[in-house]
This record gives sequence, structure tokens and C-alpha cells, in this order.
Amino acid sequence: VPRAGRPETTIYDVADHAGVSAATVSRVLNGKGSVDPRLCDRVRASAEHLGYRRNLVARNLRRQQSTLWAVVVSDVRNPFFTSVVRGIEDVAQDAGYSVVLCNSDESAEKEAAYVVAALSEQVAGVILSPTSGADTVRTLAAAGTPVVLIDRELRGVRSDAVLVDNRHGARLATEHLLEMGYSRIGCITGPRTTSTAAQRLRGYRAALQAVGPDAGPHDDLVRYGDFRRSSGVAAMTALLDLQDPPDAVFVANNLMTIGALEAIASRGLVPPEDIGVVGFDTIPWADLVTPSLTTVSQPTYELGREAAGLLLGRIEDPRRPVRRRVLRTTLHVRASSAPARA
Amino acid sequence: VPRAGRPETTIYDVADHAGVSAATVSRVLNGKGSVDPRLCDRVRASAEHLGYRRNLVARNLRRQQSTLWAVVVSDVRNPFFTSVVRGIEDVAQDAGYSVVLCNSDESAEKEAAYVVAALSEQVAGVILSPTSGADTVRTLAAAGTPVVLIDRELRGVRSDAVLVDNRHGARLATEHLLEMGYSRIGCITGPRTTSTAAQRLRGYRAALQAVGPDAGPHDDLVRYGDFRRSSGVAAMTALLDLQDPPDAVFVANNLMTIGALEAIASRGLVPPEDIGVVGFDTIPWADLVTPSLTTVSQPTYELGREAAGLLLGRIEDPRRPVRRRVLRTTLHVRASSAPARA
DNA sequence: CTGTTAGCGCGTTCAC
DNA sequence: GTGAACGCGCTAACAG
Repeated sequence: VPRAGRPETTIYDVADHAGVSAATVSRVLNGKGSVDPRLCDRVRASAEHLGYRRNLVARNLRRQQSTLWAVVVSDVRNPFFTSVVRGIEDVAQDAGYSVVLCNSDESAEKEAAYVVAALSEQVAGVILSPTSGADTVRTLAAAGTPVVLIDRELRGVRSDAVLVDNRHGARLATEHLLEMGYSRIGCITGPRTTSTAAQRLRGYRAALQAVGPDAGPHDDLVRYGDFRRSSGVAAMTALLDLQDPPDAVFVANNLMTIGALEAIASRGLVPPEDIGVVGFDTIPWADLVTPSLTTVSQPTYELGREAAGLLLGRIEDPRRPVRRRVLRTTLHVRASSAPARA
Repeated sequence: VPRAGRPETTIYDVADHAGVSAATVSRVLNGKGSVDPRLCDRVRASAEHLGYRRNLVARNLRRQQSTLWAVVVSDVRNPFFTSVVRGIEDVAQDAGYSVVLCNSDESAEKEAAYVVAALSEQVAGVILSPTSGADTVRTLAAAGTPVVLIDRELRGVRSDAVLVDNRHGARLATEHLLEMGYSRIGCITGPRTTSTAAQRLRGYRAALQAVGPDAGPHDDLVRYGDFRRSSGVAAMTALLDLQDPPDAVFVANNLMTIGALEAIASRGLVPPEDIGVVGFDTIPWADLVTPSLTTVSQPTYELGREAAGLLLGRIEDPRRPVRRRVLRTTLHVRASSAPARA
């Protein structure tokens, strides 16, 4: 194992140079206890002079706790998560924590591996958008590591969590399509195992149900994707291939919406005239696509901040009651759902 | 400081349970030295049984080196960087490293703070897209921490680096616009302090120069942004406000291109007829914007993999000669630069 | 208010 | 092939 760099200067070097003990240096640098102001200055001067930089690894070993948070997301390239991460990061940094971003890629194995690594790294806390079952959360809980769930819920898990009102948002989207005069409305949702996909599907169904039993849920118009672009293409293509295809579609996340739009375009169809489209999730530059896209947007940055806040609270008081925050979504009506009306 | 979780099981616990010494446990778990196969099995069984998880903090302190890489990017929300990070991550994980993603937000102070934190954290290496001057890199070098620069170069710094042929790409883009019949071509580039902005501007100028002195560089058609969307809006608006506005524009990064398109649209202009547009950088869903966008794309994922490879090599042999990789860009011609011709 | 002491969990000498 | 002893750099307990 190659060693890089020259030996670091330690608090002992600083102590020698300042003519005090290592403990005093430690106290000065951490602002703990009270130290004679003159010694304080001497220590600071020496530290500066020697280019001292504290060794967090040693400190963490001693304190049995690091200043690292692990944030495990299911897809780093999804703008939803990058925006959430920004929110987390800003709060973390203010509180003196650093954020390790881990990408589980919707894979339960990767997620488990990252969580084990995080535990070995003695992280102070974990923020997780779970892709798999409850096992990883249980591992964390067993180790006593604070966790906050984001975006998705886990059945049978009591944990701090920040979610959005998926059902309500999906219902808004679907009702909006109904109001705009569409009648055969399809739905492309996510994996059956995720709470978000299930809730958004329920919102869609609720909206249709409300109109009356005859206009009720068209289960033949529901397709399940995997929240990735390609599955949006496939699902939309399948819907368009039906004998009696939908005249509008509600798509349950951003990447699949992109895919759906591609499938629609490749058939030579143009929203909103040929088909109405509403997407869930913030879609960057929704105004620029053809046509501009109606979306149910989530407060992503705020979601990150909330999650970070909950984690901070949990770290401070590991036994406080579980909190579950649900943030509101907003319907942004743009062109893709607004056909010119006779 | 609150303690979370129950005491971890250590190699001593495992040693007791297996009836061996801690040293033997360490040897077994690290595959170093040779251990009696039967003891080996006993140790593994005990570790498994006790749910032992190695403490990386202690190990890192002892080894004076962690298994963490810091990746400092200038904007996490830029798809360019998220894609690069994916490339880095995949290589890092295979090699047993974890990646800490840090977001400097184009701020020299934040960058410096993250680098100091990384050093304190004893990271094994740093991958950096520098926003500021050479100071942070010098700090790293002084500490002997391996660094790889990505995306941007730094004057007067000898360091491993992975870049793209910005000048060539920009020249391709501009030549393409000339070929398509545009004659007054504007350029929106990035901050004067970044090598990428300068190189892309040079490529633009070279293309114009080649056509002949009379068609030569229109310095009045050059604007400097900050690589963010809003500056694209401002710069494009300024160009359109000119007495004699450009009939085409080359925009030197993805976010500013989005901004430029918005400015164009808000004037009621439509590419490619009213104005030709070519953007630099991968723009996700370039096919979906109105009209589909001609781009000079960079091999982002590959760039990340290359950078990670260089870092691996540098960690293994800290004194090997500096390597500088330049990746090629590709012109993707789409609709925004192809007016129907008479 | 300050210094001395001990030990966090591990990897690595050095004897045996 | 194995175990005992030491120390990485730091902070928390205890004396003074």
C-alpha cells in the first residue's frame, strides 16, 4: 500500500510549538472548556504557522461518530434527486456535516452494499430513497444509525420520512385532463413495489371513479414501467397500439414522461390535439419541450431541506418520536394538456 | 454529543469467540499473511455469527489512508457533471472506493472549504473541476494527495487531467452554421477565467477566421455568461437587442443554451428559420425541445471513467509522469441549425 | 484553567 | 503460523 504525502502535523507538534499540552490545543481548536485568551492566541498562531489541519479520522475514531452523512438515491441522473440532494447539502453544510452521495441505481444489492459501507464508515446518519424492501432500513436501525426516508415509504417501517402527497397530485393531474375534455385517460406508473407508484395510481383511479362508474377506472389503460425513460417509451407504445387507444395519458414520473413523449412523437402524434399529456415530477425545462409540458411538480429542494432537518433532529435526540412530513405538490398547467376547444 | 447505537463488535470480540488472537482475525479478514485454513474458517464463522462489521475509521487511522474519493464539481444539477460522476462512481466502486460528491457551486470559497474538508478526512484522492485558480490544487499537491482535474485546465498547474477538445468542437459547431448559410454568427461563452470558455471561444473565432478576413470574428457578437441558465437568457437578449443582431448563435454550454432558447422564444422567434442555434455539452432530451437542438456532445460518462482510471493510477504510483487525456467531441446535427433552403 | 493519562479499533512490527 | 505489544491522532476523564 503506497503512502502518499508527507507526514501531517499533529496537535502534538502544535502543542510543542506553542509550549502547551496537546489537550489545550484540542480545547482551543474545538472551543470546549475555557482557555486563557493568551494561550488561545499562541495556539492559533502556532497552528497557522505549522499549517496544521485536524485529522478527522482520528477524531471520529475517538468520538465514535463521524461528520458524514450518506445519501442513498435510486438514480443520480434524475433531476429530481439532484435537486433534493442540493437541499440536503445546504442544510448539512451549515450544520457541519459532509454528504456522501451514493447511487443505488434501483438495485437492491447496490443499496445494501452502500448501506453496509456507510455503517463501516461510521456515518452520523443516512438519508435513503429505498429501492428495495425494508431490510436495509432494519440493518440501519439495528446499528442505531439515524435514518430518514425520502420520496418512498416502506410498509411496516417506522422511520422519519419526507414524502409528497402523491395521491393528491395524481388526482389533480387526472381531474385536470378530464376537465380539458379528455375521456379515455391512460396511466403509466412505476414498479408495483414502490409506494410512490402505487399512490399515484390510486390518485389516478380516484379521479376517474369520482366522475362516475361508467367513466370509472380503465384498468386496460394502466401500464407499469420502472421509472426509467426506456420503460416510458415501451409503455406508451403499448398504449398507442391498443385497439382503442387512450386520448390522454398521465405519466407517474419525469423520465418515463420523456420516454412517453418520444413514443408519441415517433408515431407522428402531437399533443395536446392528438393526445393529452401530464407528467409527474419536476421536469427541467418543461417549458422548452414540444409542446410545453403540463406537470405535477414536487418541492424537491424543500424536500431535501426537510429531510436534512429531520436527520439533524434525530441525531440530536435519537429517541424522539418518529416524524413523517408530507409536502404538497402543485399542478403546472402548460400546453400539453390544453387542446384548443371548439 | 449524543451517542447513537449500541457498541459495535470489534475484532477482539471475534477473536474471543473464535479462540484466537485479534492479530489473527485481522490477518484473516484482510487476507494478509498466511493463516491455518481451519482457523480461517473459525474466524469467519465467528465474525458472521457476531455480525461483525469492520470499523473503517479505525482502519483508516492506522493505515493513514481512507477509501474515500472526493469529487468536487462546480454544479451538481448540471447533467454534464452527474453523468461524469456516474462514470467515476462505477470505476471507483469496482476498485473498492466510495465517492463523496461535493458541490462547489462555481464558488472559489466553497471549493476551498471542500478541499480542506477532504484533506482533513484523509481522502485517498480528489477529482476536481476547478472553479477558482490554482490555489486549491496547490494545497492538494502540498499535502501529497493525488488529484485529477476534469473538464477545465489550470494555467501553471502540472496535474493529471481529462479534458475534451473544446476548440475543435466549437470550431465544428461554427463551421456547421456557416455551411448552413448563416453569416452573422454570435457566440455566448463562459467566464473569462475558465479554460473551457476560452477554448470554445477560440474555436468559434478560428472557424470565422478561416472563411476570410471579411467574414472574420465579430467581436461585437461575443457575450460572456457564467455557464448558468439565467446568463444565457441575458446574453441572448442582449444579442437580439443589437441594431444588427446575429442570424445564428453558438452557445458554449448546456444550461446557457437553454436560457438562450428561452430568450429566443420570448421574442417570438423560431429556430432554425429566424435564427440558427448550436449548443455545446450534452443536453438531455435535446430531441424534445422546440426544435430539436443541434449540439456538440461530450463523452461525459467516458470522461468520468477516464478520470477515475487516472486517479487509480496516480494513487498506485504517486510519482509516475503526469498524464493529460483529451477526449473528442461529436457534432450532432438536429433541427435547430438546419433551415429549409431555397 | 491546565496537564497527564488512557483508550477509541485496528494493522503491524517483533518474538516465539 | 500465531500472539503480545505498540501506536496511528485525537478527545474525555481526572488531577492538580
